[in-house]
Parts: sequence; structure tokens; C-alpha cells
Amino acid sequence: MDNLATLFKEKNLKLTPQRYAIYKFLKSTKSHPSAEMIYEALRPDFPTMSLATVYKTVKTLIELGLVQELNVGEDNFRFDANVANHPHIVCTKCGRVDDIEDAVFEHLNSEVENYTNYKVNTHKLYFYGICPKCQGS
Amino acid sequence: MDNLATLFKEKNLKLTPQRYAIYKFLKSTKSHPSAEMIYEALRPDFPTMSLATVYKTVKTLIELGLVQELNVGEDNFRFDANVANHPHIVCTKCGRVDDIEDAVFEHLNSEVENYTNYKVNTHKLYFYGICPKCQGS
DNA sequence: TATTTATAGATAATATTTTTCTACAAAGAA
DNA sequence: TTCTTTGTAGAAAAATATTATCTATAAATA
Repeated sequence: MDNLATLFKEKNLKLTPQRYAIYKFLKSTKSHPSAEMIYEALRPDFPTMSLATVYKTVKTLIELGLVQELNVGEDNFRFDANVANHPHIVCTKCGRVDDIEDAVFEHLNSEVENYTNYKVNTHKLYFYGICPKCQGS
Repeated sequence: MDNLATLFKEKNLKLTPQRYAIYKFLKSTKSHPSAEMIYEALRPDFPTMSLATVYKTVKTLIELGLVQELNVGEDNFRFDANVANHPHIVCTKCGRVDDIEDAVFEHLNSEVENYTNYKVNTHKLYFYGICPKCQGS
């Protein structure tokens, strides 16, 4: 939290209660919420906060490298405070999005370079399937 | 083209000039155009066609399994008439989107099942880097 | 030829995200 | 402490992407 304050100060940004709450919420969850979901989750504590503030804040957090943006194929973006590059998996039945932890696919970048003339820097991997809960039903 | 007519007939869909043109255009290009780009490309030949028709048509084509939808992380969707599951690579400098051909990553699905309790069915892989042209400049 | 049916295009609606503007509050200067 | 600067929250509007509704029409069928 203190390094967060320091980082904001370095960039001449103010660590307002709203920004702090949004970041803390993203850090606390693995649900990869959309802007709307963040807004709804914080509404009890910040009833006056506007959705525009959520959008502006996540954009700021992304620029600071504190949050990454996901695009699992919906019509909106989702956000993840785990900025380590890791694949995600989407349940095509209930829509939940989970991290695939401990799976390292960094070697794919150089593998891909064998098939293209691109200089490959990064990647985003989305897997789709049925989550344990939905398999039961 | 004939099997296209047959397929449409089977589904009680009409293969109108607009639909045919949109599909043919998607088949002819590897540029992975968005709805807007399709609309602009066909405007010279179909000046009266509306953007809504493009959206409705690509949706129809997707349902028929003739086109797939991409989401490279922009705020819009792109479309690809190559429905074989294949990874894509995005140039982060000029924005072009290329196929990664001949690279088969189907084995990743079962690999991912070792890390989650999901039943994995499919995936979408997006790589990001610098294309040959942009490397030169 | 008459009738049914699906669709194009116009328009409006909806959803998501961004921008503009203004008042305010925190930080720094006097 | 007081004044001043500066960045930000929130409201509202705008911009963008996408979908839905409605009607006239053209193709397919009877």
C-alpha cells in the first residue's frame, strides 16, 4: 500500500479513496470483473462514485502497470490486478473467468517466431471449456 | 459457391447479393476486417448497403460456421472466413492482424486440463509483436 | 399469377467507453 | 495559517459499437 502511494506520487497522481478502493478490490478478487461489476461492487461503500471514475481509474492503473485488461470475447473488457502474464479460461456455460495458475507458456513466443517474420513480444491465451461446477449440473 | 447456395437453402436463408459479397470479401482477404472495414470495402459496389446489414450478415455467417469472430483486444470485433482454429498475431505498431499458419497448438487444451478442473474444449491464442514491415522502419 | 416468406435498409435503441466541464480538495508556496 | 496551484470526482454529454424494430420489397413457392 505504501509503495502504491509512492508510485502515485512519482507520477504526480493522487491516490484518492476511489482509486485506492478500486485497486484494492481488483487485488482482492480473482473474478476478473468488468467496469460495471467493479462499479456495482463498490457502490455500497462509495454510493456517489460514478461509472466514469471506474473507467478512468482502471485506465490509469493499466498505464501504471498495476492492472491488465482482458478480452475474453465478450462485448466488454475485464480487468485483472494480477499483471503477471498468465492464461485464462472461460466457462462457456456460466461465463466465469479463471486464471490458469502455474502454467507457463512463455516458450510459445519463440515457437511462434518460427512460423512468422514477426518479432514476438507477448501473448494472450484464452481457453474455453466447462468449469467444475457446470460439469456437475 | 454452389455449396454455399446449398447451405443457405438448407437453412431457409436467402443468398442475397449483399450476403454473397460479404462472404466472398471475407474469403478473399487475410486482413481480418471489422464490420466497419467490410462496410467501407464494399461500399463502392454496394453503395446502398447499410452497416446493419453487415452486422446481421456476419452474425448469420458465424451461426453457419462459415466465419469466426476475433477479439484481439480492440474495442471492436474482427472477422475471419478461415474457420480452422489457428492463432493470430497482432502488430502492436501498425495494428495489422495476421494468421499464424501451420502452427498447431491443439495439444495445449489437454495440457491446460492438468492445471485446472475445467473440461477444455477450445482456445483462442493471440500473439503480439512487431511485423516485418514495422521492424524495418 | 397470387401468396408467402425472408431480408435490406432506415431508424431507433442499447451498451460500452470516452470526453468535457466545473467544483472541490489536497499539496505546496507565501 | 492563508493563498494558490493542480489533479480529480462526478455529472452530463458525446462517441463508438452493436442490436432490434419496422416496413417495403424481391425472391421463392403455390
